[in-house]
Amino acid sequence: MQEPMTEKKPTTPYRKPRADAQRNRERILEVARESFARSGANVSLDEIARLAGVGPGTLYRHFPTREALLETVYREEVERLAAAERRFAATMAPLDALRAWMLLFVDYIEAKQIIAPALNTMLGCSPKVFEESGALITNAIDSLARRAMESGEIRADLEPLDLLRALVGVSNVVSGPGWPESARRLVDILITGSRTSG
Amino acid sequence: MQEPMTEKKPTTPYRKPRADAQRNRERILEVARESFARSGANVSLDEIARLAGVGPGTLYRHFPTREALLETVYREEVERLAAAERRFAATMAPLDALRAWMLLFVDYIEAKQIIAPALNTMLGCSPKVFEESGALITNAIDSLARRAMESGEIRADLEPLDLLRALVGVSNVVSGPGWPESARRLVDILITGSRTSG
DNA sequence: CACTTTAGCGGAGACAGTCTCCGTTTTATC
DNA sequence: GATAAAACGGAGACTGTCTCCGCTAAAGTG
Repeated sequence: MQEPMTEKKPTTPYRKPRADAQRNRERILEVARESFARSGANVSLDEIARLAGVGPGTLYRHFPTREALLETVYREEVERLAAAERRFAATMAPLDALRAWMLLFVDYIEAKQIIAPALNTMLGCSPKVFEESGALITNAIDSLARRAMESGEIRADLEPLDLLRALVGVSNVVSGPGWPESARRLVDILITGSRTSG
Repeated sequence: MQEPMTEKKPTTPYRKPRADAQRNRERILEVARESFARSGANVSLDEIARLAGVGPGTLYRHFPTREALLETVYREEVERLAAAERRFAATMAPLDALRAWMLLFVDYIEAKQIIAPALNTMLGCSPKVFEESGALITNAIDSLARRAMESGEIRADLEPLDLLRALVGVSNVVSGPGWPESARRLVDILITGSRTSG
């Protein structure tokens, strides 16, 4: 039933994505990053939309849930953490790699304090949400810990994710300036306590 | 300027607290306990008021904030934890006492899953709120840890509260039935990692 | 028991945040 | 330019928080 080939391709009848959509999406992300950093993860989404100069409907079309927005805002940092895992695993001894990565994790939380609630939600919410970013982090700690287990350096019965949850728990309260030391000490404790020999 | 003493006492002109106030307070607590346990710490307060058969105003007069209500609901358990601290400190070696208390803490979270968000808020919120309950928990872990430090069994540089925060962090996600084991393992890791000798 | 006093009640309603629906506008493509 | 589809945006429904204040009923008094 096809007509002569003067028409466009019948397959993939897609058109180029609209320019204004792309622009709005980026303005929203920009404002959201700033707002989350300034006022925490609970700022009003309508407010973000207003600051971005779009209607609420537009924001919700691009990011159906608060989690989706959070995830996108922090995707970049999460991907960097995932990349670090690959780097560490390739160049360091298992236990050192695990420790280094956990310390890097602390650094990230310290630098952009706001990543903590996001991660908290990522690790805490129903697994359906945050599939993408959550999986990146999960896989990272998982493969680092597994490698250390297989090499016999840490006990085989621990749940890798728990190490991370412990860190996130501590970072939940980004209180005084003494926090970073606290967190780094905790990494030390967790690593030491995870070793096999004892 | 006082008139002759035929009047009631000028000092402490207090009257007996009203019976209905006490009754309402208890009905609210009862419903709140149940609601928090069933649907988490974010249930609507107006809804709790409705279920308790009182107006929103009454609920808010008795408990000005959600935190105040949460605190009162869980005060009993918190006090039991504080009592356990005294008992353990009196009868066990420092390190054992610390471990035992942390395991008890896990048990409490396991039994009444809902205590976790409450504690999370208690430890996480501004220190002003939760003064009472928060201090009970803080003091408990603090004195247990300090005793173990002074006896030289655990490293002197750790922040006692961080141990607790780590536990709360892990308990944030009360996911599968495998959770309790996870948490107990974490206690083990934390204790082992906190010891001095290494 | 009648009477006064006032603690306590409770609901109407102001306010804020979430999220959706749908008429209008803008864009890509022809 | 004409057309169709994609995207916009804001009015508004809905839900939850919290307060104000006129009224109710319990406690105190003789």
